[in-house]
Amino acid sequence: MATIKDVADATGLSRSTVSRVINRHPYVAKEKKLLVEEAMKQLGYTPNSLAQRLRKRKTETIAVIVPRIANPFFSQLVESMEMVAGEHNFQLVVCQTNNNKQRELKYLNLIKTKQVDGIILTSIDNDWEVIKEYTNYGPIIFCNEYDENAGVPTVKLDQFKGGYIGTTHLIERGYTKVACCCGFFNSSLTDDRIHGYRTALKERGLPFRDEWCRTNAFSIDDGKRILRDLMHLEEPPDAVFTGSDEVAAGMIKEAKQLGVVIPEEFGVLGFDDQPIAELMEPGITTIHQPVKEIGKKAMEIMLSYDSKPLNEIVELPLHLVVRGST
Amino acid sequence: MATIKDVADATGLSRSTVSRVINRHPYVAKEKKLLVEEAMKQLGYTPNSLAQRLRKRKTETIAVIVPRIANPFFSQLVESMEMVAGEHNFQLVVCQTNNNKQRELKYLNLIKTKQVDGIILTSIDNDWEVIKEYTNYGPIIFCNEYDENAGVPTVKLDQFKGGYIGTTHLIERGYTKVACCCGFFNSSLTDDRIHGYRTALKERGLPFRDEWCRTNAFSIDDGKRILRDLMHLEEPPDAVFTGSDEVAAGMIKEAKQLGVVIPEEFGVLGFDDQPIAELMEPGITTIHQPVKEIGKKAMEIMLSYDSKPLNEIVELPLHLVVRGST
DNA sequence: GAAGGATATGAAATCGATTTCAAGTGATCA
DNA sequence: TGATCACTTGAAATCGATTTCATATCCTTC
Repeated sequence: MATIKDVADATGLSRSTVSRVINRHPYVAKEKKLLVEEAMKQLGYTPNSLAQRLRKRKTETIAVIVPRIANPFFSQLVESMEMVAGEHNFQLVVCQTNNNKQRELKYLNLIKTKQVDGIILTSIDNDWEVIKEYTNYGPIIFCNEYDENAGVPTVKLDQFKGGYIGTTHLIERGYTKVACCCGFFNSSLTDDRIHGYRTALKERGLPFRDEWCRTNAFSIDDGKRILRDLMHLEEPPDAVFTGSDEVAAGMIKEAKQLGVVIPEEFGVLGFDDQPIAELMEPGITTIHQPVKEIGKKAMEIMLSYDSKPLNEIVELPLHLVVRGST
Repeated sequence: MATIKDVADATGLSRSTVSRVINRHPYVAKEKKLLVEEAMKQLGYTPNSLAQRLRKRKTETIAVIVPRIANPFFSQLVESMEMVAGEHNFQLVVCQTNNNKQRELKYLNLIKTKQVDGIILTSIDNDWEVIKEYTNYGPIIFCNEYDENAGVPTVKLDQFKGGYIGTTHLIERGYTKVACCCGFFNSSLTDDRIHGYRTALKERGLPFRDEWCRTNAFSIDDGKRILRDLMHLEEPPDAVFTGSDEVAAGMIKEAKQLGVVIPEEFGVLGFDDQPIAELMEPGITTIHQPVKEIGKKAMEIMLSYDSKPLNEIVELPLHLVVRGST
């Protein structure tokens, strides 16, 4: 493989001059520039980016940490991030944690070892005190999940509002025993949603019951399993506010299996507004999250991050989409 | 940030010895080893991987090129690849082409510029003659999509069989006017599926019609649109073999909209066996592809690729899953 | 015509590691 | 006792680029 030295030798010029041509420095005589370009083509030369990165001290690579890329919400998030990154000739490294603290640490280490210029966290597994240490090595920003106390740039949605308007909608539809089935247990996002849920219940004078409030539900199968659980309670709920359309879809499927009629006997509310929400029968009433936009915005903030820690918190709007499941 | 020199200075040893400790060379006295480890901890030292990679001449990074990561098939593929890569402490760079030749070339260039150790192609946009040039710089392997003439390691499925058993199933269910709606136009995978489809038709003495055979369908919306098209033909088909469950789902949704009863008046066959196939009402009869396995296998081949171009072609099994849509 | 600035180029240092080579020590064995 | 071998260490070269600094030339401009 040809190196810059080969090009220099072939043209009789110095490595410096070749480097200047590569980096489009001014102050290179036009004829030498052409000479170098010709030689590069002749030799099939491409600069070794590892050497460039080592010297320039940047990698043009961003890591995005997700729980699971096959989860549609996160794959959409990554899609929009990759598009922005690609436009700026940045690479995107995907890191799956499976919500494992050790794996999250392993990936946070990418910034310490200078393998990436920045990290976008879409979920948070370790305590902030632990993650904080890594901010010394480069920009870390939140997208989707967040920690208010962290003081890092964040792109998020008003999850309290999500919980609130979703639950309020269920109540307005006439359901009185509203359950809640959210995602990660130890998360600001989940806490805020549940807070919104509880606030709506309280405002309407409806009871909150511990056994109606579940967390750690993510998949279709989780939805199925939890619906069965709920139905077998001594006092089963008559509606559920869920943390994702997958969980909602699983619940609807299982409800049909059990002969529970939706929405008449049981109301189901999703979250995200994934394609599946429209396809299900009945369609899933859900909270629309602008997934593409938050991914795009997060990457834009990352790429314009100029060592000036501006710590902005961007909150994008979400809204209710009513379909047949409520 | 501490460098290896700082550790050397702190311990009074040479950079060589520190490097030996880092790389677990034998022949380092136990007490010096402890001394170095202590100093590394003290200084919060982590080796700069860029420097390591430059010197060791490998990046421990693999690029996977997909059309779109948000497509569930590809996100599952990437998920399984990332898991295998992560176990071996390799990184995965995701590259989305949107089926754009230029973008594919841009990403193929990653191997030329030594930014990745290898590339897994899950779709193919440029001609093999063009891609071939890049195999000089490192391993390129196919996963899912393929080109028989290329002679590179390939993990694929028997797409001819997929087309054949799918179409045969439709015919056995009594449908006689079977349409076909596949993915990429210029692709061995699509060609093979269509070949299987046509072979099945021929064997049963059923007609093939150009206007029943569509390509470039990927999304739910494509499914909806094409179903409407097909229904408005002078002679509409009474069943369709599709290239993905998303397309099938879109068709089922649109059929309901048009008042076409599935499976009685129209049969729909999917491909992939995505979660949505089970969730739809009716469930989608589909060809199950072992997505996780092909991704896993492809990454395993990549990671065990020892400059010995063994060019194996791995073909994993696929099978029919009968549900309500046929 | 001297000073100052813009243009053009190359030698050498640098980024931060690994690797090669040479050399030293101490134990083992013929 | 001297040769061989295993172990241990460091100086210097190396990976392949960029950057700094020094130097040279050619215009302007006063």
